[in-house]
Amino acid sequence: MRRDVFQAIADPTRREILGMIAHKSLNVNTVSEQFDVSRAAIYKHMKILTECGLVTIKQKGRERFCEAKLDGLKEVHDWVEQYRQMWMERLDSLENYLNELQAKKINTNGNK
Amino acid sequence: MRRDVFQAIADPTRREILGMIAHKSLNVNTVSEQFDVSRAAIYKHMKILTECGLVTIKQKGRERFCEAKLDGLKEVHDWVEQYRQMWMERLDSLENYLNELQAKKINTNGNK
DNA sequence: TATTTGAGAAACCAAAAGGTTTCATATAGG
DNA sequence: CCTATATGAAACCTTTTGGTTTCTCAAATA
Repeated sequence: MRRDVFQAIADPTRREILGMIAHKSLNVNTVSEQFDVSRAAIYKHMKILTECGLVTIKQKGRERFCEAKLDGLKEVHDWVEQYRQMWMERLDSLENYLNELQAKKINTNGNK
Repeated sequence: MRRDVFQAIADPTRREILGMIAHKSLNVNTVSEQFDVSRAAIYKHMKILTECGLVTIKQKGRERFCEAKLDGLKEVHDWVEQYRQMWMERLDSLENYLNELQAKKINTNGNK
């Protein structure tokens, strides 16, 4: 199944899983012990994460280590980035407005 | 209902809606005409977008203009950003590796 | 005024999501 | 060899999601 990264990170549990294995690969059991849902549930989340390329699995004996492939987040980054300019401008113009207010106030005080 | 920005942008239709009104506010009907689903469906998407603060509505006569509030995406930006360093490093080290290979190759050629 | 037009809301539906329990299987270790 | 452990997978369930149709209502306009 073709999975979507946006949909994959929509679930808070999956975002937590990513954070958990971002620095260090862990096997499925170790990850699932950190949550209060069943191992099967975490396994399903992990499957979704692998299906969209955010996680890869490396077999080691009977264990399978889950490794985060965070460059898959680039797609999200790029999508958000195209709008960042716009919200920054909004914030900038608010800041300018406040600065102008401040300048006017100082002016007024100076005229006292 | 408390809505989550991550969940809001998980749906491709909602991402398209945001792109559509990012530069110019549009009323619900105009937006829904761009899609081949019903107005009611688009209205529901719009509701989700307003519930998480990504869109605000401005009434004008009988029309209601939907305005994108893109700074709501900051939450997503920040979450992704914390991992960007890591995937960049991975790419960097790949680049270094390729550079080293290249250097070695030149060396070998020089020794011919 | 009669009739379009833009919207909100409700009732209903099928599919997907997120979870559970249970069973099967392969590897590690005593 | 027997048992504990790590995992995959199936069957099942409930809630959420994304969609539809239909009805109502208020503003615009012929």
